[in-house]
Amino acid sequence: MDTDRQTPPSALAVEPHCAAPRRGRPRSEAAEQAIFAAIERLMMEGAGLGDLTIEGIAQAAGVGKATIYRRWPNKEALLVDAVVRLETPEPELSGSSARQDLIETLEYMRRRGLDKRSRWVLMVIFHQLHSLPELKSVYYDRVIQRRRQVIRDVARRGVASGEFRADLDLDLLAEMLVGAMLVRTVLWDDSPLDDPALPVTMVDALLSGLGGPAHAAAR
Amino acid sequence: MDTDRQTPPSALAVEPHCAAPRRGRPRSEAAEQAIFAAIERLMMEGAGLGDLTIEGIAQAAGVGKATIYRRWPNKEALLVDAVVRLETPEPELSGSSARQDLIETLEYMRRRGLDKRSRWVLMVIFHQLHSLPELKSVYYDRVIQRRRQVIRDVARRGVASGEFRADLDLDLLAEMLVGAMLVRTVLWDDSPLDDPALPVTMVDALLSGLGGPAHAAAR
Amino acid sequence: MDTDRQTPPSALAVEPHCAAPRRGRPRSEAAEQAIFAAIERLMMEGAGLGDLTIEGIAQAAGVGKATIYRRWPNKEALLVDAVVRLETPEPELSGSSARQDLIETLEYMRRRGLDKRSRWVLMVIFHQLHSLPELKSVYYDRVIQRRRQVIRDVARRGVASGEFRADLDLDLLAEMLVGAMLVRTVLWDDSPLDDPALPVTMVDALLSGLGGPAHAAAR
Amino acid sequence: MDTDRQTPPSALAVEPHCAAPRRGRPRSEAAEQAIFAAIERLMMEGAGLGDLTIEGIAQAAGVGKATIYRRWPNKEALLVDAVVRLETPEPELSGSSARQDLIETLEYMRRRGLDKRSRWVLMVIFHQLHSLPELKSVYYDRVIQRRRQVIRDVARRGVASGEFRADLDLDLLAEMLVGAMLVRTVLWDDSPLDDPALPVTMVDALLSGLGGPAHAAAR
DNA sequence: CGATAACCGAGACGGTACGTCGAGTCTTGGC
DNA sequence: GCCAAGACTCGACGTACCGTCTCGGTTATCG
Repeated sequence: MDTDRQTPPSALAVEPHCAAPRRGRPRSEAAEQAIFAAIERLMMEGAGLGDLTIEGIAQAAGVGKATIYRRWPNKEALLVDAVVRLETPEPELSGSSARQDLIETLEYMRRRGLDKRSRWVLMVIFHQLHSLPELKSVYYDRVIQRRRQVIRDVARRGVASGEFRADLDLDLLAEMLVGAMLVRTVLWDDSPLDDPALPVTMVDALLSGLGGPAHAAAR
Repeated sequence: MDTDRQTPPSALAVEPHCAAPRRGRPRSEAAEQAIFAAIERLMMEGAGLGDLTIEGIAQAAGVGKATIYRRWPNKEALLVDAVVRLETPEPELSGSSARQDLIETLEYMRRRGLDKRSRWVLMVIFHQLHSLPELKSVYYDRVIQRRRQVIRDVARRGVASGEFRADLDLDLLAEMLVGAMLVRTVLWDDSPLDDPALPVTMVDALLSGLGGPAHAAAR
Repeated sequence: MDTDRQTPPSALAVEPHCAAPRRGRPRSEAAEQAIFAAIERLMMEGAGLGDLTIEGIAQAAGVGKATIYRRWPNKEALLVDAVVRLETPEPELSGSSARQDLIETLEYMRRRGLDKRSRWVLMVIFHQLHSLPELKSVYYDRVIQRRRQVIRDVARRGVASGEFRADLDLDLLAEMLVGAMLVRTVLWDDSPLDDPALPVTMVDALLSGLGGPAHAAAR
Repeated sequence: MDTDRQTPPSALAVEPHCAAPRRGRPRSEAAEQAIFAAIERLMMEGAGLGDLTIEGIAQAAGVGKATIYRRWPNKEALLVDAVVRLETPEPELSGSSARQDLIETLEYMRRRGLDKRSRWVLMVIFHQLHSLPELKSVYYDRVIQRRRQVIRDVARRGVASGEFRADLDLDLLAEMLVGAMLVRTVLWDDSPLDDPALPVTMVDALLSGLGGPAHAAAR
C-alpha cells in the first residue's frame, strides 16, 4: 500500500485549486525550500513559538509574504506543515524479538527527546493541537496512528511468540510506554532521558510486573 | 493538613510592592473575581488559547486593562494563575491498600480528563510550559511535585507491605501511570476515558506484568 | 486637414524596441481593443480612478498583465492613452463670425461637460497631470495647445474684422472662457451646464463688458 | 456670524463617538500636531500624492499608525483634513471700490498659485474631489462657497454703486475670473502668474469688454 | 475631617504582526 | 515573439493586541 508515494506529505497547504492542466508560472520549489529552511534556522537559533512570525520567516527566507500566504492560509498551517516535515523517519526494527523491538522503539523516542529539533516539534504540536482542529486529525493520522500501529504489530507478534501475555491490551501497552516517554520529553527539559538503559528498564518493568510478594499471593 | 490555607495560591501575581502598612484604596476583590469568572466563561464558550486576549477578558469582566496589569505582569502570568486556580483539589486516599490508592489516584485523573474545564487547564499548561519558564517551576512545584509525592508515598507503603517489588523505580511507576492517562487526556479528545474499569486494568497490568510464558521462562 | 490620421495618437506607449524588420508574432490588435474596451466599460460602471487597477483591467479584458506592460511602461501611461483615445474630435467651426465661432466652441465644451465619459476623462487628466510629467507635455501639446490655437485663430480673425478690440490679450480671452467652463465641469457635477444659452451669455458678457455707468465714466 | 469659531474646521475626522461626559484618556493634541506637521514637511520635501503613505507619515511624526486610524477612517480622509487645514485664510478686502476688491481677490489667488504649499493643496483637492464624495461637499461648503460669496458680495456692491452693469450674472463673473486663475494655477506650473499686473488686466478686460468697433456697432 | 495615596473604568499611546491587495517583473506551456 | 495564466518581490493598506500611560472619579487610611 502507498508504494508510489514520492511527494512529501504536505497537509493543510493550499493546493492550486485548478484540476488538470496547470497553467501559468508554476510555484517555485526553491521558495518553498527557503521557507522551510528559514523556519528551521530560526528555530535552531532558539526562537520560541511566539518569536516565529510570518514577516520574520519571509525576511529570513528572502521571500515575499504573499508567497507564503499563497501556500498556507495562515501562520498556524505553515507551522504545522513545517513540523510534520521535520518529523524524523520511523526506525527500522530489527525484529529479533518483540521485547527487543519495543526497546528499540523506546530508544528511538529517547534519542528524539534529546534532540533539540524534535523537542521543538513536539512543543509546536502540543501547542497547536487544540487551537487548530485540522492539525489534530492530520497529525493524528499521519504520525500518531502510524506509531501506534508499529507498537501494535510488535505486540501482536509478541503475543504469538508467547513473549507477551495473551490477554494483553495492546493500546494500554503502547500508551504506558509512549506516555512515560512523552512525560519525560515534554514536561521536563532537564529530563532524565540521558540514561541509555532507560528503555530496557521500562520494558522489563512492564513485562515482569512491579508487584511484590503480597501482590503475587493475592492473585 | 493545610488547614489554614485560605488565601488562594496566587503565584506569579504582582503583589502590591510596598511592604509596610499599605495605604490608599485597597484592591477590589470583586474585580479579581470578575476577571477569573470572565476567563472561565470565555473558556467554557469554547475560546481557544489564541482567542483569549487581555482586551477581551477585560471587556468581558467589565474591568479596565490596567486593573489586570496591576495584578499580573503579562498575559501568560494571568493565564497561569487562572489555571492554577481552576485545579481541582487532590483526592483523599482511602489508604486501605497501596494498590487501592493507586487506583483511586488514577480514577481521579480519569474523571479530571473527562471534565471540559480540567482538560482546558491541561491544554494551557502544555502550551505555556515552555514559553514561560516561570510557569514551569511554579506549576512543577505546586502541582506536579505534589502529585509525584503522593504516588511516591503510596508506592513506599506498598513496598513496605510487600505489595510492590522492593526494587521498584518509583518515578518510573509514576510516569507510566500518569503518562498513559495524560496521553488519553491531552492527545485525544474522543479519548477512551469512559471505561470506569480503566484504573483497575492499568494498575493490575503494571503490577502483574504483561510478559507471557516465554518472557517468564527467559528470566 | 489631418487627412492621413489613421494610426491612433498613442503617445507614451512602448513601441516594440527593435527598429528593423520585426520578427516573431505581431502584437494582437484585438488585445489592444479589449483593453481599451475594458477600461471604458469599467469607467462607465462608475469606477473611480482608484478603482481602476491593472489587474482589474487585465481581468476584465481577458488579457494577461504582461500584455499590458508590453505596451505601456506603467499604469499612468495606460490611463493617459486611454484618455487621449476617448477625446472627442474638435468641432467644425462655421466661420460665419468670430463671435459665432467662440459660441460654438463653448457649446462644444458644454456638451462635453454633460457627457459622463468626457467628464471622466477630464478627471483623469486633472488627477494625473502632476504625478506624471510626461503626460503633462503630451496632453498639453496634443489637446490643450490645439484648442488654444483654435481660439487664437478665431480671435485673430475677430480682431481683423473689428469684432474684437485690437489690444485683445488672446490667452486671457481663451482662459476666461475655458476656465469658466472647466469650473462648471470639473468642480461641480450638479453643475449648471444645462442652460443652452450659456455660451451666448458668456461670450456676449465678455465682449460687451460687465462694467456699469460708473465704470464707463471712469475711463 | 460665526464669531465664536475657535475649534479648527476638522471635517471627515472620526470624532470619539460618545456624547457627553468624555471618559478615558483624551486624545493627544500633540500627536495631532505632529501628524499634520509631518505631512507638511513631507509635502515640502517634494513628496507627490502617491508618495504620501500612512506608514511614512506615522514614522515621520513619531506616532503609531493606530493613532492616525483612530482619528481618520482612511488615508484619503486624513489628506483631506490636512489639506483643508493648510488653506490660507481669506484676504481682507479694502472695500475702496468693487473693482479694487475684485483685483485684490485675484491678487490673493495669484499669490496663492505661486506658493508651493497652496498649489499642492489644490492638487490634492482636484485629485480626491471625485474619488471621495464626502470631501466634495466638505470642501465645497467650506472653501468654494465661501469664496463665491465674497465675490458675490463685492459684485452686489458694485452693481449698487454703478460700477457694474445692473444685469450682471454674479456667478458668471465669479467663474470667469476664478476659472482663469485656476487654469493658470493648476494646469500649468510654468504658468504666467508672475506678472503682477495680471489681476488688473483681467478685471479691466472683463469690465470694459473685449468687443471691438464691429461688436459695439452690432448692439 | 481633610489630605493623600492607591485604586477604578475607559480608552488613547507607540509598537509589532497580521492577512490582503496591487504594482511591475518573470516564467510556464502553447500558438 | 506574442499570448493567457499565474507565480515572484516589494511595500502599503487597515486591523488587532500588547503593555503602558493618562484622564476623571472613587474609596480607604493617616494625620
